[in-house]
Amino acid sequence: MASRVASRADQGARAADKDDTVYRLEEQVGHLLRRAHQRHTAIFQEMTDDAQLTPLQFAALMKLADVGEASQNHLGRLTAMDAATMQGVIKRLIARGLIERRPDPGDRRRLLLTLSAAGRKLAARAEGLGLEISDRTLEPLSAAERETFLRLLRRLSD
Amino acid sequence: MASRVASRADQGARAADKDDTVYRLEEQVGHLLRRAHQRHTAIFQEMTDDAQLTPLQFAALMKLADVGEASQNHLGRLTAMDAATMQGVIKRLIARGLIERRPDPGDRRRLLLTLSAAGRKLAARAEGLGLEISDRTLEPLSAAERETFLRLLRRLSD
DNA sequence: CGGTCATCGTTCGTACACGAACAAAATGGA
DNA sequence: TCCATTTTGTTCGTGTACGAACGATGACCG
Repeated sequence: MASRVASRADQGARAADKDDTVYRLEEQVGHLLRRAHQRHTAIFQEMTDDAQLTPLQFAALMKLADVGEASQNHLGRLTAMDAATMQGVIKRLIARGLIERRPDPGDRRRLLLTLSAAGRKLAARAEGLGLEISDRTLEPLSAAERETFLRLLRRLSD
Repeated sequence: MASRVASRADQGARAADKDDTVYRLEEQVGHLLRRAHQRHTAIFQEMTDDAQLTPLQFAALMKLADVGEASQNHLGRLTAMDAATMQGVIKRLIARGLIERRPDPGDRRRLLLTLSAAGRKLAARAEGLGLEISDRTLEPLSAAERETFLRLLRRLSD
C-alpha cells in the first residue's frame, strides 16, 4: 500500500519550476534526529539546573550505580561513549568527587571505577529526575505513540 | 499529577531483588536519540568519504543552495545552528572555497552568504547522496514504519 | 530627536564526539 | 617460551554545541 511516491501532485507541484531541488533538509532523518536530540538536552539542562550534571555525566553515574564497578572502557561501552570521550567525562566526575578510581589488582592496564558516597547519594536522588526528563521529552506524544516511537527508535540505534 | 510511579508490576517484576534500580539507561529516549544520531553520523561519514563534508557543513550547503542567499544568523536558524556554531561551520566552508561572504549593503551588521561555483557544483552532486544517506539510516524499518517514525520524530523536534 | 531595545556577528570557555597514534600490559598460539 | 595480536588508557587534532559577554548597528517609540 502507498508506494505512490511521485504521484502526489500537491507535494511535488512546484518541482517543475526552475528551482527543482528535491532535497528538503527539514524532512531528513538526520536533521530531525539532531533537532530532537537538541530539544532533549535543553530539557535535560533545564531540569538539572541544581545538580549541574550533563547528560553524559548523568549516564555514566547511573550506569555505574547499576553495575557497581567497571573499568573505563567497559563503562564506555555500556554508555555508548568513545574511550577518548570517556576520558573527559570521568575526569570531571572525579574532580567533583562523585567517582573514585583505583588500579585493578588483577589487570594492571585497567582502572576500576566506583561511585563515592556522594556519588551514590546523587545517583539515588537523580533517578526520579531522569525519568521525569524522559517523560517531558516524550510529552508531545500519547502513551501509545510513545511506545511505537521508542520501539522504532531502538531499531535505529543498534 | 500522576504520582503513581511503582504501580506497574510487569515492568518492575525484578524490582524486589536487592538491586532495585528502576532507571534503565537503555530505555531512555535521550540515550536512544543519542545512539541513533551516532549511527546516522557514522553512515554519513562513510558515504561522504570522498566529499569530506560533515553533516552540518552539508546542511548549510544544501540549505544555501535552496534559498540562494542568506545572512549567517538567518542560515543558522534555517539549519538549527547556534550563531557561535555557525561561525565555525561557515569559516571552514569559506576556507574550502565553497561559500562566499560579502557585507549586506542595506544592513551593515549582516554578512550575506552565497554558494561559489564550486559550492553549487558540489551541492548538485551531493543531493542524491543525501537522500541515500537518509535511506540507509532508515534501512532497518519498513516503508510504513519509516513514515510513522518520521511523523512522530518531527513532533519531538519543534 | 534621542534613548531604549533588539539584532548581528565575534570571541571565550566548557563539554561532547571521534579518528589516529601511542605505550604498557595481557592474551593466545606455534 | 617467544612473538604477534589485542586490549586498555592516554594524548592530539578537528569539529560540533551552546551559554555568556561584547561592540557595532538597526529599529522602535516617546
